[in-house]
Amino acid sequence: MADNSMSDRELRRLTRGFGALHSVLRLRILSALAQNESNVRDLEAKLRVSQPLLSWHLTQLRQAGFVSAERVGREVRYRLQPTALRDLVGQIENVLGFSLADNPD
Amino acid sequence: MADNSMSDRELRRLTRGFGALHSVLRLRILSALAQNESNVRDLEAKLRVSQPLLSWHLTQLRQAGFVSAERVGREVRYRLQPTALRDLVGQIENVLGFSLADNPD
DNA sequence: ATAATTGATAAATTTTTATTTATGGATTGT
DNA sequence: ACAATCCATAAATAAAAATTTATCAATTAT
Repeated sequence: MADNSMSDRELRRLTRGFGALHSVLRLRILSALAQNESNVRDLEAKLRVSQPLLSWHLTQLRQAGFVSAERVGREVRYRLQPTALRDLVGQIENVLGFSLADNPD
Repeated sequence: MADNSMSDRELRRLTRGFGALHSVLRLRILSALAQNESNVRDLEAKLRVSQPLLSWHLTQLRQAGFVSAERVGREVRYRLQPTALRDLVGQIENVLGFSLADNPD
């Protein structure tokens, strides 16, 4: 029997992950970045929201690990980090104590 | 190429799902329910939080579809709905446009 | 050096979500 | 019917997150 107990700190971290996905705009950002990495202006044009708002949400996503930011010249390229999303699924499975892939019901 | 565009309404629904997991207490509840279905008093004793607070969070979880509630006599049995969690993973994959299971990187 | 571009941050405000406390509704046991 | 148990809901408050507006920092181009 696997140990499925998680510390408060681990749970907090996990909730931050889910919290980062608790936003239509952030899901849109992830969707856009899933198609191609972009800088903030690209996203601004594509998603029609203000630049500071985008920066704010990008910061949230970055802190949760779902995107990475790399400075290239004067722009900052944002890139999706699928591994963080996979990890999130793995961690919720830990909380539950079973794999979501199994038990088709 | 699969259609990975989602309506605003679908995205909203998805964010509500993630929002429901954006709480340490709610993850604890899910963890408890993953072990065995329970009524509110069971959870109250196990998680050491007030009954109204539990009811509130259970309502959130129920609205997100992660738990079901069935009245049995004077108690209400709460049960985990793993399918809803699986669906959530499926939907985020839809947003991204690829499967998290594939692409180990 | 100056101007233009790109993006972050700060402050103020609004909106959403969580928590407490109090109360009421439903069901069972006597 | 009455008391006890189990749970939801409502109202008030507190806390957290999102949004806007304004400003500043870093990089590049002239």
